[in-house]
Amino acid sequence: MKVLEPNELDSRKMLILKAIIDDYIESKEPVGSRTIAKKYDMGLSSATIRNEMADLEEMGYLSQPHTSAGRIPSEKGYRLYVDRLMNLKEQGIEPTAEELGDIKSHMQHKISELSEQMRMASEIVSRLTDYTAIVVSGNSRRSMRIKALQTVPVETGKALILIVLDDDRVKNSIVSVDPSITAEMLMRISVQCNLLFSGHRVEDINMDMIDTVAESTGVPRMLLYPIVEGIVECIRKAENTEVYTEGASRLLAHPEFNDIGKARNVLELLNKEDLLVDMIQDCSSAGGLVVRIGSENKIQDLNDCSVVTASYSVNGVELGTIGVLGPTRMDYSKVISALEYVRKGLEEGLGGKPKAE
Amino acid sequence: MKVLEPNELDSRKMLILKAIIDDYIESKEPVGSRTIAKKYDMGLSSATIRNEMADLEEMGYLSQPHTSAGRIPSEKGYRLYVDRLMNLKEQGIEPTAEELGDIKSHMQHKISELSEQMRMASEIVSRLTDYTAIVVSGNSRRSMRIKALQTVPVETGKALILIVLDDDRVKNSIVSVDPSITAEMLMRISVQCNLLFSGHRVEDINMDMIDTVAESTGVPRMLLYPIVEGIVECIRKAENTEVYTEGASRLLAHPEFNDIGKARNVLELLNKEDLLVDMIQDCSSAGGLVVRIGSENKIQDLNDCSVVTASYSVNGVELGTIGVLGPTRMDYSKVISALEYVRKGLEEGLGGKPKAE
DNA sequence: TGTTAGCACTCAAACGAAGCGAGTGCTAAC
DNA sequence: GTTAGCACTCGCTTCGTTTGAGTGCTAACA
Repeated sequence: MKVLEPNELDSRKMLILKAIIDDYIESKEPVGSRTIAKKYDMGLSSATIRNEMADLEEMGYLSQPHTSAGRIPSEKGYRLYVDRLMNLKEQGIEPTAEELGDIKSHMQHKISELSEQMRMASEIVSRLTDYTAIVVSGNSRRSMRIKALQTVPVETGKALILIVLDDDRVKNSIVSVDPSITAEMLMRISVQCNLLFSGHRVEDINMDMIDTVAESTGVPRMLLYPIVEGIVECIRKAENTEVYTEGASRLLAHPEFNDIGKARNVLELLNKEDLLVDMIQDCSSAGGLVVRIGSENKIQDLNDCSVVTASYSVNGVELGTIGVLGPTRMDYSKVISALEYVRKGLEEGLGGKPKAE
Repeated sequence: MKVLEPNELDSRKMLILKAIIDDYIESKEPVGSRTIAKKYDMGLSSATIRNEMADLEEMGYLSQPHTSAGRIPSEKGYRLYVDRLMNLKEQGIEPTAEELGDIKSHMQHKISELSEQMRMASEIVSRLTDYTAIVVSGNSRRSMRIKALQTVPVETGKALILIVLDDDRVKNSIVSVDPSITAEMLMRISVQCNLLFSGHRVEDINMDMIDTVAESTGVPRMLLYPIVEGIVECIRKAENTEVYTEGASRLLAHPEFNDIGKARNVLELLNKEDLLVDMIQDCSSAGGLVVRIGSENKIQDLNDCSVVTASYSVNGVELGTIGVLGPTRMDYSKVISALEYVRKGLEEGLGGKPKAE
């Protein structure tokens, strides 16, 4: 595939291409020369436009579903459109007053939970855009610090292990312990663990520390093992990136999914969490806001779809990514604006202190 | 609508009705008299069957999509089928060895979490039946006991409230507290709370108890309020029934959802958690295993669907419900067997001690 | 040389008639 | 009561026709 050279296209061709894509995104129908000549009066006749369209097709920016139909953008066309042609919608994308209230009230809620907020955000994005939102929260690559670690007696033979991470996520697991472990012993273990582990990174935990706990609490090492297991389990849960999909059924409203087979493929894909995580993280690693058009995506079943992702960071730490999945003919401008909008909201909400815009 | 009288139908009509429904469930096509005469040789000619079919139609058990087509069961027909005609499949429904391993390994996992197990079970049910599974876990009507309640210092001005319930569910919330509250104070509060609340029912908690905590710890009552708020929040979370849907896309494989509009209606419905909870709980209140056929369901959009639900109890306490959603023409026998199967598994797993079969 | 009017051509989609065939109801005979 | 036979119904498929949006090309024009 040839790399785009800036002056390959004169400005008139650009203008026409933009008009075609704009129209196609709106009308969902192949665009003919007459439509462009009439609707976007650029002082040219349909015949001229026709010639230009033929050129654009030859250059690979457009294609024809069949001879006697209008033109539709190719992937290359969309790419150029996204990179250089489209104008970002600044207005009309703002959520309704009601939705705004929703967000605000959620954000101001004292109890801040990352995954809850991401969920909330994804719902807004999906509703604003009418496409499906995919949320991946958590970031297995960053190293987490432990804020607090406690062991809590539940009943004889059962203990709860609890970890609070530096992003205020809480993970816990219940383990069976030797019945000889009393509530009082657990309390001591708890104090020691807290003292020893708080402020440390997850990967700093090692067997020596366990030994220290055993010594200082007087609890036999053997009996501590289930507790260590519980800690490991908590960490595993914390490392697990969570995926969540919102508004899958919205996709069915778009004509490109009228084919039930295609619809099914995509919907089934949305259940495959590992694939989704891969896909989204693949994008997010490339930077802030990424647009993947059609086959730019590695997943075969998404060849007729585009994905736009935005990553969220607070204090330089990437906490999650929200992606929007829609047909290749999506309203890129709307999607990007919506994502930017909730990103701002999320980052302010999560950061705690609202920044000046 | 006339109520079914047991001897309204002679046994031959019953046999024919059963054959028709069996065939329809399998073939997904209207069933003609010739098919029945040939496939299920009951020593009758197609003409005779035709007469009987005409009778059955008149009685409301069958209907014709159009004059020159075969018959399909009506809701009344399905009802009779489910109640008295169908034979439960005992074989062929058992999960594959692989799936069995899956279940076992999950069930034996020491760390037992209700919602995780229900999720697992729902996936199995959905896979076995090829329909959508709906899980509602938690039961707002039963009164929960608190096994443990703790407050954990997280950092200055932040505390974690933690509740362990009698079914081993763990709920927590992080609240902002007055910075003057030290970790040491929180520990004391924790001990007192645990002492005071453990073993009590959620609804037993009252302001007097808070006062007691304030007195015995010497922490001003005012400063305890955020903590109370956290407790309330935990309880709210615990009372929230959780809903979860598995395998929604499987529905699309069935011909009755070839119509994209219908498919969309149902898929959208699956996002409406409150409606789902209502529906499932409405069934589960009626007893163990419930079949709702077509319009027996209150939800309009599900008029072409049936729902089969099974509730799970341990020690007489209802913990959750799994439902299967499919087209009215679902394989009821298969669905019921599958639900029974995982119910057994779940109840054994949750009860702790495996019972003899 | 670029633009435009005009015209022949293409082809998917919409429409309609014809034929097929699965299935029925009815009648008459067994 | 059962069955064979037959006329009839009606949705589906097939196939030819028409329609119309849209094109490419050519020739004339500025």
